[in-house]
Amino acid sequence: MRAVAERLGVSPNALYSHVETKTALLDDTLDDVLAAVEASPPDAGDPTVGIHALMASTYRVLLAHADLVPFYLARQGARGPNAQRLGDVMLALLARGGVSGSRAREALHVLVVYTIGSAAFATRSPLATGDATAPAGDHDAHFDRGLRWILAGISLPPG
Amino acid sequence: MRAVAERLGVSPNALYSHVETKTALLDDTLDDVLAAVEASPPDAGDPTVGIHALMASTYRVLLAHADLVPFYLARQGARGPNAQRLGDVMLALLARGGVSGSRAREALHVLVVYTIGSAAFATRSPLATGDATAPAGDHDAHFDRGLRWILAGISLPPG
DNA sequence: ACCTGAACACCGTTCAAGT
DNA sequence: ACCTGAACACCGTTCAAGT
Repeated sequence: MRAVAERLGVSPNALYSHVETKTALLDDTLDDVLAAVEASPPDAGDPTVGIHALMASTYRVLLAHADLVPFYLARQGARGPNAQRLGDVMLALLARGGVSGSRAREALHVLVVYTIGSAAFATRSPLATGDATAPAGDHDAHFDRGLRWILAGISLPPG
Repeated sequence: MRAVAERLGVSPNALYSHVETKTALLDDTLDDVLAAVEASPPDAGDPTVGIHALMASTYRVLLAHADLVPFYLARQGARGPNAQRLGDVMLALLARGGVSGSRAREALHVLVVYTIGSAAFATRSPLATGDATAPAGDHDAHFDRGLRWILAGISLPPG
């Protein structure tokens, strides 16, 4: 808050004429950021490719705003109109891929958890296993590989 | 810090005779908590079942210490001896399942991201999609389902 | 409607001093 | 070796008052 106020050349408490609380401001900011996620229309092309592209775009956008990611997780995902839109597109893509109902909601949840979690882990880098620090460009490749695994798993018949 | 000090009946700065910083204290606490994760010996039974059990135990332990999870994510995983041990067991299980080398490290990373991310999302509950709040017991089932998907995806031939 | 000054109730941490 | 008191440099937020 105080840093934002300084950036605006205004006293800290002046912000409270425009914003309810710090959390509300972050919520709004997060949803603004999600506007940059590219979601191509869900009714064209291979739905699996569409899902992959949407999650990859989300991952990139989150990485570009790394400081917001911990907050994103603390809030357990966004709830603004842009988050809604992305969720709806995802469900449409899943439906076209033959996944619907509670299975689709579970799939969406898994994909969201994995994507936000990956962004959180990538932002400062060493793996949880005590491995040496991975080169920065590797994160995208790692994310991509894991995403493919999950998509492959989802498309399997229910166990 | 001040809350911990009060619990110990001591002044806040007294803690700094025993601990370098708040972060160091949390790091140690986190690794202590991970000691409770049950890792059966990796050389018996179906390795996929072993992996599933280990990640499910991690998930449960993290949920039992929900307040630590955001910190866990901010630190991008633990680095203490218990985290090391669990990582080693995981790699042994993956090897017995036919996954090794960089593919095994990627698989471990995906599983860790998914497990910690799930714990973070489950701790206070609504999904990212604006869905109604899910009953608390559903989280375990959701986690289990997603974990199975990921394990199925990992065991597929490399793409 | 939007801002300011002053203040409140917090933080983590340091430092000198005590035993 | 372990604690205390006092202080520092922060927080987010409120409240009364100004324009």
